[in-house]
Amino acid sequence: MNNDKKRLLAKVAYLYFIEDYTQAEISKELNIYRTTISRMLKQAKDLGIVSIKINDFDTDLFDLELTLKEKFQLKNILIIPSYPKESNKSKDQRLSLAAALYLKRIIKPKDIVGFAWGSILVGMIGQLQNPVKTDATFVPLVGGPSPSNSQYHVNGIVYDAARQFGGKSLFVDAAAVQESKYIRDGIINSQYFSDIRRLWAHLDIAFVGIGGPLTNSASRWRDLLTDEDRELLRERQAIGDCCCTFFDRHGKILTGSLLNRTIAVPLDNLRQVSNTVGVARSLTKAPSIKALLAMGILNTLITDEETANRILEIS
Amino acid sequence: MNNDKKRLLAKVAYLYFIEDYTQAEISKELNIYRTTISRMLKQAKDLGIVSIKINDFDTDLFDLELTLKEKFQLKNILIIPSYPKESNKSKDQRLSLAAALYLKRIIKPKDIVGFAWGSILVGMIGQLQNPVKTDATFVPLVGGPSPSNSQYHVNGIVYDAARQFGGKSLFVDAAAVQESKYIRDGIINSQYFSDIRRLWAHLDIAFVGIGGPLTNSASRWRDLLTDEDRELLRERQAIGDCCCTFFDRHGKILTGSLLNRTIAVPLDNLRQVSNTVGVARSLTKAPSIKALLAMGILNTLITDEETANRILEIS
DNA sequence: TAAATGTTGGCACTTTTGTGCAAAATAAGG
DNA sequence: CCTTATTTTGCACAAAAGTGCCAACATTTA
Repeated sequence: MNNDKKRLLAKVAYLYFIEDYTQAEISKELNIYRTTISRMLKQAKDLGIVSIKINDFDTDLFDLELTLKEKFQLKNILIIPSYPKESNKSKDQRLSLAAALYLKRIIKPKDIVGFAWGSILVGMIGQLQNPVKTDATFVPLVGGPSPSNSQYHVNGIVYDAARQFGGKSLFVDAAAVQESKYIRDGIINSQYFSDIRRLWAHLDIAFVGIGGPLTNSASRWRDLLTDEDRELLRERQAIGDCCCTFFDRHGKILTGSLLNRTIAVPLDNLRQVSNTVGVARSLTKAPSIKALLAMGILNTLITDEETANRILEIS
Repeated sequence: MNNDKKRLLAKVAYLYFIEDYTQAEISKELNIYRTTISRMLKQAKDLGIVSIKINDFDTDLFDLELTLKEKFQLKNILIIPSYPKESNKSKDQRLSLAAALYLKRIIKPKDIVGFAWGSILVGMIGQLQNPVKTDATFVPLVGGPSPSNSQYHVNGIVYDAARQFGGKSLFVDAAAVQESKYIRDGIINSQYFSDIRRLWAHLDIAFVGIGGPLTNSASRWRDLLTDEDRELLRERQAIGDCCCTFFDRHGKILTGSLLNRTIAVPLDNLRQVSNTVGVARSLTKAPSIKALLAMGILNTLITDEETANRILEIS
């Protein structure tokens, strides 16, 4: 490749990219056949004579999305940037907002949308603004919290969602964890619960939070757990939960007494849902998130940069 | 323009320009209508989110070409870069090469090609390599130099050109300046000269050098001038010559005794030629070149950067 | 100088992009 | 909550760009 040739390529590239000539115009101007111009432009790109830079674009973030999407076979992923020295509250807020926008974007008129518990999900509902009016149905995916936390009741989430999106919502009249398998089964099989069960089988969208380890948890529903429950979870090395269902680091669901007493959509159900969206962030939750991703239950993840990086590190 | 929006534009631009997605693919990936993607890309360019740089391309040089081309209504222009500290010999050589390549590019099988005198033109012939074989006719545009400079005879140029391009050449058997108008007219009207005169009327291409001021001239033909000629030229403020025809700074051709004794194509003839190519460089010649350009006789200029800049400065 | 190798021209045809316009959706104010 | 801008969608159509192919040409190499 001699120098004159290179200069010619550069000239063509200049006319095309900077002066916005069409290839036909360049062809005419330089008396070179148009298709040759097309090929020259390709060559100029290949040779690095043309360098295109995208400003305001965090390539790392995008690569992170691609990598995680690939690694965990996700259908969608959304990673919001992390800014240094930002408070957790603010980080959570931005994550909620991102989740809210995402829901607004994917919801369709007659969708059946399930919500589980999670502080991000609560925050998310507060950030929906001017959502499209739909005829969607909003349904809880888990039972409620203990009576002392009633202001964070999952019913509140679906109710607000329905109010804002204009559809209808179903309530769940039971706490997430019951005293015995017998009662749990009774509720689940009861007449009034059958609507919810049916909807669980036909979910279009499911939004779930992800709970971190037991130890450093500020969870609003885990006060439902008995001391024996906690003991058992420790013993079996529970690493986190989703929809009140605990699992260990290997993505093994911890079955047993607790799960039998729990009112929640079975995680396996979520595999059939076309949009199963996990929303969570924080370094302490990263292992839980990773384990859950590995289970292949979610097909969409919404998190932030630092969390995503951590997930990748420990994978 | 909020930040999220900007990030989206950047993402689209990234996928398009860096990852070579088509707009349709991006549209599918992001669930945004294709035409919107097209518009987003335009916006991203407008906002400077996409910045495209052409390496190895001297924008100044190109602008210089455009400006001069415009200013002097040229059909074509070729400005080669000037490198600092390069010797004049080397600069001349590069210019000759550029001119040679240019001729190779524009010559057509049956063209009639005229050559005038000029060191660059001599150098140019030496740098033709593997030219296309043509059936062209090469003809001198001026008479020869004085007998003492016979190795630089214009006949040599056309002869070599014909040898290399494979066509035929005509010789001129007279010096450029004769002793009297009477002799000049006699030669021009002679039988053997009629071929040349006819070709002069049907030139397809004319390559001419441009001579600078009398004072600092190393010209190889000006020894034909008499003292009176020189005196007159000084008096009438000759600024340079082309095809042995002198003109002043205003582009006025200096008629009179000298011109009447000169054997050369009339400059006005060159206006009809579809490619009248002037090849010259150097700061001292800039005023001559400028004056000649202003006359509108050339339609193509081949020069170098420093000369072009000077021409522009004094315009 | 002849054969081999690479480049451009020329053409038909496909794919990709750009654009104008009206309808629908979204955002912004009052 | 309703009204009014501003965007986005959706579509049809026009313009521009890309591709495969082959022949002509040019450049290297043997």
